[in-house]
Amino acid sequence: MAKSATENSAFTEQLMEEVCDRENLERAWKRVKRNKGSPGVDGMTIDEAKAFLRQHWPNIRSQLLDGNYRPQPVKRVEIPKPDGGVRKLGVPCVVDRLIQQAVLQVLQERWDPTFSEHSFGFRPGRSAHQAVAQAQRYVADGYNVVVDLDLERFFDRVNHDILMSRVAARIPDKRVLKLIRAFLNAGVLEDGLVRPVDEGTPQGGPLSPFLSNIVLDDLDKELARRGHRFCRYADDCNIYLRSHHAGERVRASISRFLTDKLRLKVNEAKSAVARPEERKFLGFSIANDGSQRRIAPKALDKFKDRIREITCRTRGISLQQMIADLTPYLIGWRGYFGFCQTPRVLTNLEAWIRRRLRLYLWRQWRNGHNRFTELRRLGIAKFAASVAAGSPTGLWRMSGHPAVQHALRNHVFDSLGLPRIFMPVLA
DNA sequence: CCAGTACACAC
RNA sequence: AUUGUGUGUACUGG
Repeated sequence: MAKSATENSAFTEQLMEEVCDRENLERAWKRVKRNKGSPGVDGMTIDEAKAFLRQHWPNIRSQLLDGNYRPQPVKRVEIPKPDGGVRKLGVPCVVDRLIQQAVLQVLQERWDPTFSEHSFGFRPGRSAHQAVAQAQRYVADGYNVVVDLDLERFFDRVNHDILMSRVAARIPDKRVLKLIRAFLNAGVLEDGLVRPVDEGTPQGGPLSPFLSNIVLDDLDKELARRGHRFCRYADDCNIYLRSHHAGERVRASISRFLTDKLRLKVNEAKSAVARPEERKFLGFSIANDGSQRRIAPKALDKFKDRIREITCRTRGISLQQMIADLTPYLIGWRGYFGFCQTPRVLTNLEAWIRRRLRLYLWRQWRNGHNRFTELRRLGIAKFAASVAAGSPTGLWRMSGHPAVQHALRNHVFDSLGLPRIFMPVLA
C-alpha cells in the first residue's frame, strides 16, 4: 500500500522526458513570456527567442534527452536594495529560463507537497499572510518569545554539493541531475569574461527559489524533530518559544546546525531573540499577547514616504492626475496590509482624498453651463441658489445628498474621464 | 477559465 | 541607460 503511494509520487528515470513534454513546455513558455523579462548574455529577446526555438528546439531537445545540454552563463545585473545595498541578480538567457521553468514545473508538482507545513516562501498556494497568521497563532498560544534567524546572502551561499545530494536522493534521472548541476556551474559574465562559480544559486533563475527550499527543508525537518513552533519564509525563519532563556539556547544550537550541516552562515547582526512586538516578519509585527498583528513601523514609514512623494508634487499636476497616481497604490497596499487592522493614517488619508475629490468635482460642475437646469430638474432649489451665490457652505451641506451625488456621477464624473475605480472614493 | 494593470513580500 | 525570479492580493477586460 505504502509502496504504491510512493510509486505514484516518486520521480522516475524518465523525468527528462516529462520535462520535454509538449504540454509542459508550452506552459513554461507562457510563463517566461508573461514575465516580459529582458535578454540574457546572448542578447536574445523573448520575441527573438520564439523564432530561434522554432528552428533549433529539436536540437536542444535532443541535447537535453542525451544529458549534455550546456546552459549559457548568467548576466550580472545589479539593482539597489531598499536598505541602500545592491542586489546582484544573475539573469539567465531566455532559452535557459524556459528550460529551468520546465524543470521547475515537473519537480515542484511532486516535491512541494513533501515540504514542511511551516514553510511558506516560494510555494504554490502559500502566502506571506498565511505565515504571519500562523506566527500570530503561536504567540497567542503563549509562545511569545521569537528567535528571528537571518541567513547571510542566502542564495549566494547555497552549497552545491549539499544541494545536489538532496536532489539526487530523490531524482533517479541522471540527465536531470547533470542539468541542474550545469545550471549551478554555468558561471557569470562580468566585465566581458565568464567567472566560474562554486557556490550559490543565481538570483533570477526560475529554479533558484525552489532549490533554496530544498536546502532549507533540512532545517524545517530538524526544527520539527525538536518539536519547535516555527514559520519560515525563504531564509527568514522565526521560532516561537515560551522563554527568553530557551530562545538563546535554541538560537545557538540552530546556528550551529546551519553551519555544520548546511554550511550556511547566520547573520548575527540581523538575527535576534526578542519579544514579537520588537521584530518585524514580512512587513508585520505581532502584539506580545498575540491578540493582533500590526503593520511594522518600518513598513508604515515607507508607506508615508511614498504618499508624500505622490502628493507633494501636486503643484505640477492636476488633482485628477494625482488621484489617478494615488489610487492604484492605495488599492495594492491595502491588498497586502489590509490583512491586519486598518491603521488610522490610511482612514484619514482616504477621507482627505474624498474631500479633495468632491471639492474638485464641485468646482468643475459649478463652472458647467447646465448646472442650474439640472439642479432645477432634480428639484433642489435651495442648493441651486447656493450654487448661484457661489457659497461653499452649500457644498458641505448638500454634497452628501443622494440627488447631488447622482448628478455628480452622471454629469461630471464621466465627463472628466475618471475611471470607474474612483466611484467608492466619491461615495 | 483565459488575457491585461497595479501593489505587497521574499531572494 | 540597465531591472531577474517566485508567491499572494486587488482591479479591468473577454
